[in-house]
Amino acid sequence: MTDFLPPIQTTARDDAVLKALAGFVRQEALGPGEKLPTERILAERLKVSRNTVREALTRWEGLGLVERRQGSGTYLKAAVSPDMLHMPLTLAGGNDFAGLMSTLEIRRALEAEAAALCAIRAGKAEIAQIERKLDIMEEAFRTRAGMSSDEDWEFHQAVFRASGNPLFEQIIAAMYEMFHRFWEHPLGVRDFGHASFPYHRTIFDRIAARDPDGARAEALKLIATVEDDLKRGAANLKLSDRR
Amino acid sequence: MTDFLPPIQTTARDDAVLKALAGFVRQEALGPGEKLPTERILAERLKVSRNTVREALTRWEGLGLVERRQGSGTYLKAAVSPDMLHMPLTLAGGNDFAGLMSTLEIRRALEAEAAALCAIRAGKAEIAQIERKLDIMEEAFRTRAGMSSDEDWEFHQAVFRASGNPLFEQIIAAMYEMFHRFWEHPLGVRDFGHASFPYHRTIFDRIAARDPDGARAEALKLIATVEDDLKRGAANLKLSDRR
DNA sequence: GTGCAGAAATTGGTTGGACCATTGAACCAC
DNA sequence: GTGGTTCAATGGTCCAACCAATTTCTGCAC
Repeated sequence: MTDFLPPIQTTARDDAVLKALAGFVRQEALGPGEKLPTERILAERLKVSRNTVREALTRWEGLGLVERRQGSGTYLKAAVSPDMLHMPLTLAGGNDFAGLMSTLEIRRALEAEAAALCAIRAGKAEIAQIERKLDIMEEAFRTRAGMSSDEDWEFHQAVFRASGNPLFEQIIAAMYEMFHRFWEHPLGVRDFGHASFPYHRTIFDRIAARDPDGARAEALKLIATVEDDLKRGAANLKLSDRR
Repeated sequence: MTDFLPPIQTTARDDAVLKALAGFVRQEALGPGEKLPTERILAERLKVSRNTVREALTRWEGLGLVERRQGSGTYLKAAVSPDMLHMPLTLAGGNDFAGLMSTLEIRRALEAEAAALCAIRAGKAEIAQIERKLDIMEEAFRTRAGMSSDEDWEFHQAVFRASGNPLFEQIIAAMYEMFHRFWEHPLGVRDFGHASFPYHRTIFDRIAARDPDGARAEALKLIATVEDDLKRGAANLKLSDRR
């Protein structure tokens, strides 16, 4: 018996605007890339001030749902549905060691689970797709003699996608941003990620063999190597007192 | 050879406002709960319009960094540092069975990892805090003869907090929203969550015993019971065609 | 002095109107 | 066609009010 009484909202005009706009998007079946009505038109139609419309759109922009281009218009960046779940994550300290370790722990949890699910649920086509990404990655590794974060990422993305759960990909994609930024400032470890290379294929082998526990174990090993690299880098640079 | 040409930003006033405000927060060493300057004062000090200040604050509010109370002021809700990483996630699909199962798979991954980390890292005070929440939950279970989602949630929250990784709490908190919404429409299963009750104490026992693998295993069992309840409910109601 | 109701000040929320900066399309000279 | 120019549309910013919720102060009754 939860006595749940949602606080009444006497003023929530911008939320109301977003709800109306979400309904509009659904009714018009607007997809990513398409243009929304002008702020002025929205203000007039919804009988609110243009300023209120702007605050509402600012919310959506902050959520990455929408992109505003001055002089051009406002465009959808992602699918919008009336019942969306928003989870804004903020990680204190962008590039410091603790922050990266935090994301890595999340990655360990998700990557292991996704690999296991993938071993259970991936279809033949999806497994073939993963292998293709793996081949590309290995080729890039040979020709450029080192890990390539783009190709690496595509491999992992393929695994997440084949897990049958879209949330994995979305959550990790957001975190990948952070790692990407980090890899551009390698902090002393020149061959960052190098040690993780062989585990990509072992993960794929366990998935292809429909061995969830094996896939999970290999994924854990991969993350462990990245963790080691990270610790090594932190020890090199004494990053801890940064800022 | 990356031909990287970032688009130049001639106007980014609200971002500048946020940067300045973040600097202010750091300089004044403001923590969560503390009040920050009035919109009017900020506008005057930063030599921008109050409207611009509002757009900037709307961004932070959307990120959950700040809470605005009409007539009272704007208050910090979380620690703020100039170099934060924001990753707003929006997950499509609200209340249907597939969506809930998706979140549950994420929960399984995170809850298991968090319990294990907690067994490794939690201090004595944190373990005591978890036990306190557990006692409250068990008491509520006895007196009201059933699971209480609020007390249940507080227990899990304590575990996440003691994991030493703030991201766990943030991610799960967002998903809890979804489950809470769901529990208000119990879909036929009257004693939803009932089966998960005993595992709360077994998880705690393994944490207190500093047994990461045991804690992970018990957490997995708990999620499995919730998963069963969910499947049972879906079978009852044939929810699949909802919306 | 104490307690409390009501006034006043404070603060975020909203409005309407104005102007600026950028964009993109229509148009024109070459 | 090519390369400018003009011009309307659109998002970005500003201002000056007023509204609504909250907090603080004031003054009266006791």
